Amino acid sequence: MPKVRTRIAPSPTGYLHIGNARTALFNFLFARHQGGTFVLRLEDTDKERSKKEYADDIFEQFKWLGLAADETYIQSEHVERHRELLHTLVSEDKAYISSEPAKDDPIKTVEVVRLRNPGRSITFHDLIRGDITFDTTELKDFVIARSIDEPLYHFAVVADDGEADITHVIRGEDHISNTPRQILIQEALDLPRPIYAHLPLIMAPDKTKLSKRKHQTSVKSFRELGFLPEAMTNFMALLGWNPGTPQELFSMQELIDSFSLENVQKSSAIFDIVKLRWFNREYLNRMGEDDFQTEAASRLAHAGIQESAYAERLLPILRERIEVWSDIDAMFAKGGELFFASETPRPDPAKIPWKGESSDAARKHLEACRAMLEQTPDAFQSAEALKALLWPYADENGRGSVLWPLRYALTGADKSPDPFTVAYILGREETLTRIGTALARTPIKAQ
RNA sequence: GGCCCUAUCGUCUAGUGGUUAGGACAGCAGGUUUUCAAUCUGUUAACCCGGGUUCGAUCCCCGGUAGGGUCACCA
Repeated sequence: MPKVRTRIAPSPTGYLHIGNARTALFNFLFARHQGGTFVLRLEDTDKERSKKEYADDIFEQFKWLGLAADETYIQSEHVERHRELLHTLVSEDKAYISSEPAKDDPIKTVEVVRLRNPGRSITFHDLIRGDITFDTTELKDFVIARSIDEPLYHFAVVADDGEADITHVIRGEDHISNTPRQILIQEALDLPRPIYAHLPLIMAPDKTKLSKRKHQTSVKSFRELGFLPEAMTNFMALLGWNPGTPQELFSMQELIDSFSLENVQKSSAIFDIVKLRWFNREYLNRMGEDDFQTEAASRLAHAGIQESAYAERLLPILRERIEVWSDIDAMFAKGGELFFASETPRPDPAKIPWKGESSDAARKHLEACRAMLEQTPDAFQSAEALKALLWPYADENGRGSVLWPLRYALTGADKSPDPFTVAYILGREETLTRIGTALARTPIKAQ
């Protein structure tokens, strides 16, 4: 049994796509599990559409995801080899040069290379789907090179896979119908047939193909939203594969250990970002305190929280409230539960009293709280201390009656953390100011 | 349209010729709670349809239906 060699062959015509990333992951996992080699080949022969920016992105995102290639090939560096192979095929009469009108300009004549198609029925074995049979006669003598110097995709793929001794071609299901024609080229080239495994496709929630236009598809964009690479790979691994056990959370090493192509699903899977978010939260929770704080601090700065003292006190509560880093932006935006930290609230006087209670009651409680807070500056050392200070009073006078007005006065929002936490974050000065403001806005009942 | 692939809760999936068809995410309800979040508990929800084969089919076979893929001088 030769050593396993798998490959991922993206073309730099766009940012790394989530589907490509998943295919790469499966190739990577399979190779690693088998102790084989994972090859990355950049298919950059389309000079019109290939861009360095995209090539850089592909390398960058694979690195981020932890999908290190053992060998890297740049297809354009092998054009010489392709040319030789093409000449050989023509000299052996397995292919021929055909003068015909150009597709784009019928007046012009081009000399394309066509394969002599024996027109047989081709059956190949797919590790995931079993035997698949195609009749290749309808393919006719298909074009394998735009000219003797410009090989087309199918030819280049076959030549390169042969050159790199690829043993397992693991790719998306969309290539099933490309396989027979590639086998035809392979046979003309006298190359061994690799083992094929066609993975189910990843679909959008509306069950349509993941498209760049309609959906978020680049790995880069998920990264920018603040998803963690571990969450991405864990989630993608479970899209179309299952470990055969109820386990859902996997480190990369655990994925490598338990991965097998036998447990790959035949039907396509929908990319459910809600579940991705759940995975991300799991990994966020597992993050070390220091790492979390460092990252959170920079995200806070990005969200525009200027007051650094706030920022420091906000960090701990972020931990239980976010699933992905970008949630921070929404929390500090208007309507978010931490909006009170980005802007001074303007509480609606009508909403200050606890449900069914009067403004007078609210005033009374707010004043009582203010008095306690003024007298006990030390309580602002922690949310717990603030709670210890105010709780007995709240408990005695009705928690809702006391705590709702307090919380609302401090935040002016329907949702927020509890008033002790809020007061702690704001600090003594700001807390008293906000209570004062709310009090000033609370109408006093006419005598 | 031709050819090819596929079909278990809303989603990711486990599973078996006889099961209360299991788990996870989401949902819902409740506990906790001043609101929100978190958390705990409980819970709704699926074998695409029609024929066979069989004592018995979600499972095996055939047909249909639906979804997807592919039919380039793109990759």
